[in-house]
Amino acid sequence: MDNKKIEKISRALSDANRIAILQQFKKRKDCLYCAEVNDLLDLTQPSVSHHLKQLVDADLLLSQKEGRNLKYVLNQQVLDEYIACLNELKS
Amino acid sequence: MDNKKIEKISRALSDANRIAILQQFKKRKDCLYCAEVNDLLDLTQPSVSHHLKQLVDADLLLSQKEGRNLKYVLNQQVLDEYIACLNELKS
DNA sequence: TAGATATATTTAAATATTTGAATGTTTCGA
DNA sequence: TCGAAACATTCAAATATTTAAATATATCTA
Repeated sequence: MDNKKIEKISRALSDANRIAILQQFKKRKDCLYCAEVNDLLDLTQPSVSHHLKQLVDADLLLSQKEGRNLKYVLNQQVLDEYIACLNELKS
Repeated sequence: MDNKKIEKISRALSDANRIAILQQFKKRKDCLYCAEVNDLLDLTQPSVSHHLKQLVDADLLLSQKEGRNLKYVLNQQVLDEYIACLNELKS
């Protein structure tokens, strides 16, 4: 994982709404639907869409279309790679 | 570690210059002097000062004054706590 | 003590991010 | 097929971040 990627993932994680989204996976279940995220956050639908896009663009979330709905799952592999890079910082 | 703190640390990590600073600790030694960071980055002194402040404010770096100089060390404990929070995201 | 060195702060400009209104696209169901 | 539902995109406004010039502060040294 190069520095550009570390930067992008860090930026995706640097917002309270996006952190809240990621934490829902642990609380609820292994996947989240777009509509559930809209209910979770106190934001309009376009804003939520924007935040989800940041997480998907950083590869922290994987999305899968199910008819009109959109299902998200946490990309544990990318999260692990990011964590590994942070561990590398330690001497 | 609360979400505000996770947000702040993530934001501190979301910049190429600041990532480069943190990586120098691994490359060189256990501490870095402010002047060395100024040499490392292709930025003016006030800009470097700003980036170092972001890292210190996020508690990722600890600073210690030595006369006119300023010595920085990596705060491994905070880094570990942050990593632990990221691991918690995994279900 | 005066001047130099190391770092911080203030200020302003450029750029990026966040947000929501309006609107677009896709898909479902009647 | 038509209207509704789910989600995305565009656009503009508000806010935040990054950067450097100018300047300030603290400390060392001659």
